[in-house]
Amino acid sequence: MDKPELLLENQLCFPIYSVSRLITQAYQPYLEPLGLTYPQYLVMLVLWENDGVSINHITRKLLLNTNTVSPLLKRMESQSLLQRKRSEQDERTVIIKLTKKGNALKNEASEIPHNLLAAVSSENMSAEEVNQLKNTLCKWMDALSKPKQ
Amino acid sequence: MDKPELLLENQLCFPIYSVSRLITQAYQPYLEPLGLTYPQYLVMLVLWENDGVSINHITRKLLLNTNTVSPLLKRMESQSLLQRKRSEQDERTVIIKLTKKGNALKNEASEIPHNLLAAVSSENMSAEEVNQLKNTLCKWMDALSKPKQ
DNA sequence: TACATTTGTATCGTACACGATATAATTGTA
DNA sequence: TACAATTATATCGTGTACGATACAAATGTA
Repeated sequence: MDKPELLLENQLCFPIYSVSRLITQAYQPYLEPLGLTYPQYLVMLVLWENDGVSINHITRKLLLNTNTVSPLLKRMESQSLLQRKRSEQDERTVIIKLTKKGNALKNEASEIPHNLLAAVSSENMSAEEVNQLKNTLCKWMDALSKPKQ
Repeated sequence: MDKPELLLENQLCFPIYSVSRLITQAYQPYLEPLGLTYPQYLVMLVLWENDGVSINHITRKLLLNTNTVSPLLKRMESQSLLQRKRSEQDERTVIIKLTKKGNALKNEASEIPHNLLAAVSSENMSAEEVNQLKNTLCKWMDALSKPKQ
């Protein structure tokens, strides 16, 4: 191999990409009983924290574009998890409100973070290491999501 | 908020998911001139390292399923990056071989890892920290990709 | 050697992601 | 106040991901 920098195992991005997918897969057994996909779960986290927000608010929180979130919310509305309604102050804005069903799911979901951490933790990874990983990733996420200059 | 464990900012998985997406986006300006998407680039990394392998080999390397890789390779074949041919020893197996064009792309790609690291690095992240992040993620990827017991 | 099992790919359906584009409502400005 | 620019959302097209299923080739076994 003449170009070691192109070896898969020398890439930083590949483990990130893979771990991200593998973790999403690890969520599945916990989310499937609630009828949620992983991106839908993220939307629910935003709404459980702050209900009655605009689509724009959700896209900013999740760093996703409107062309991802907009159809996502439509699917969730058709599952009676939430309702979409135009704002009266600003007719452009769509306000998302959880339904009773959507709110009730919060209790069922409360065990997920703990269960998932247990599921994806390995013996050779300390809580300290997990915590440091989270800090590094958050710092990086912030840097990457800031528009250049 | 009665359930702090459900706050978005308390999740470990969200930064992983976001950083993964943001990095894929960061690749785009470097991959677009080569006519590659990020997953296609990963396939090329595998093939540049080891040409003439089975589809199975690629799925194992990238931790992807055949139903993802199979159409991916078809799209790449239609771009004349590679050729698919049934093995003569085992008619079930499809052998992937790079074309001249696919091989030639390796030189054009050789600067990408370095450029990308520069693009996604922020001032407040040391090389040491990046290296540790990679190690932690690789360890985690290995643990997550191992079948349970 | 028949025949059940396994293996390697392919196909189908659904759900993201995201670039590009469209459109209506609002805001800024001459 | 007209009208250009901006903002909030929606739609379209393409490319992944992945569960479920199908199927032919190869392998294991009675």
